[in-house]
Amino acid sequence: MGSRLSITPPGDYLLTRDVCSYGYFLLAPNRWDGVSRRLGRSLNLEDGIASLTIAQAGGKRGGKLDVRADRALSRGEREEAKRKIARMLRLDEESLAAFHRADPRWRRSGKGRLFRSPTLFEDVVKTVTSCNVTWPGTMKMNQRLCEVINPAFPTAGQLGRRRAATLRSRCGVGYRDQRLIELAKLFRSGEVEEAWFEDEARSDEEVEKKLRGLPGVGPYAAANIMMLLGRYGHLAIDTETIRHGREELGMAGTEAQVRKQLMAHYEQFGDQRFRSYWFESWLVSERRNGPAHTWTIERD
DNA sequence: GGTAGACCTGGACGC
DNA sequence: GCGTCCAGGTCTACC
Repeated sequence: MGSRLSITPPGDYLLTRDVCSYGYFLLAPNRWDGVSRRLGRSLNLEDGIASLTIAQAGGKRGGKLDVRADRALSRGEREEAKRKIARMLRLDEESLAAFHRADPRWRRSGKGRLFRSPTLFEDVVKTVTSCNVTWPGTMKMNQRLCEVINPAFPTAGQLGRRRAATLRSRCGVGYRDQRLIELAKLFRSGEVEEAWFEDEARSDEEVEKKLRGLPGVGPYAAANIMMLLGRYGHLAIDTETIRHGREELGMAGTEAQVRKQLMAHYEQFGDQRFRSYWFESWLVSERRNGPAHTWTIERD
C-alpha cells in the first residue's frame, strides 16, 4: 500500500502555472499530465525509488498539494520527499515580491516561479544536455539516462561509475560523455557540493566562477544554472534569446551586436533580468504552441 | 581578449 | 536510400 502526503503551499501557489513554467517539466523522469493536471515523477529516496504523483486540491491557487506514492514511505523518506518536492516546485521561493516590483507585468498572473529538479546535480546534468543540441535531442538524452541507468534519474554515484562508451552509445549523449562522468565524479567526491552553491552569502561572481570551472559549463550554462539556484541577475543568452531580441524586440545587427543590445535592454530589471526575459519568451512559445500545460511529452 | 574549428546528433533537403 | 548541410554551446589552440 502506498503513502499519501499533504503539503500546504504558499497562498499564491498554482501547480499548473508554476510547474509548466520552464522546459525541464517536459524532461524525464518528470511526467506532466495536461488533462488531469498532475505531475508524475520518480524520486530517489533513502530506501529506494518511489513513484509519486502530485495534484493540487481544486486546481486553485493555494490549494493543498496531494502527493501519492506507489509504496509506503518511512518517516524519514516522507520528510525527504517533501524537501525534494519543495525544491522542484520552488515552494520556498522568497523573491517573488522583488520580481514583481522589478517587473510589474507579471504581478497579476502571479508568474515568477521556475520549475527545477529535486537536486542541483540533476539540474546541472539537464543543463549540460541542453547545450549544443535541439530540444528533442535534450529530451531523448534525459529519457535514455533514466531508462538505462535509473528511472528516477541517475545519481552522481551511478553516473560517475558508467563508461563513456555506454553513455554515448546507449544514452545518446555524444561528445558530452566524458564531461558528464567528470561532472558526476566531482559531485560524488564532495568536491562540488549543493550546499556551497545554495549558500546565499556567496556572491554571484563566486558562484559563476565555480560553475564555469565545471566540465561542460560555459557562459550560457552557468547563467542557466544560476537561475536554477535562484540567482536571476544574469541572462543566459542562447540562439533563442538572440531570436527573441531580433523578432520580438526589433533588434538588428550581428549576433554580437544583438547580444549587447539584449544586455542593455534587460539592465532595467536589475537582479531579476533572467525572469523578465524568460516570461516574455515563454509567452511567445505559448502564443505559438498553446498553453504550456497542454504541451505533450513525446517519448519512444 | 578575440576567433576559428572540432565536437555529436538528428532533421531537412536534394539527388 | 544516400550524401550533404545546418543548428546548437563548449572547449582548445592559435593569433
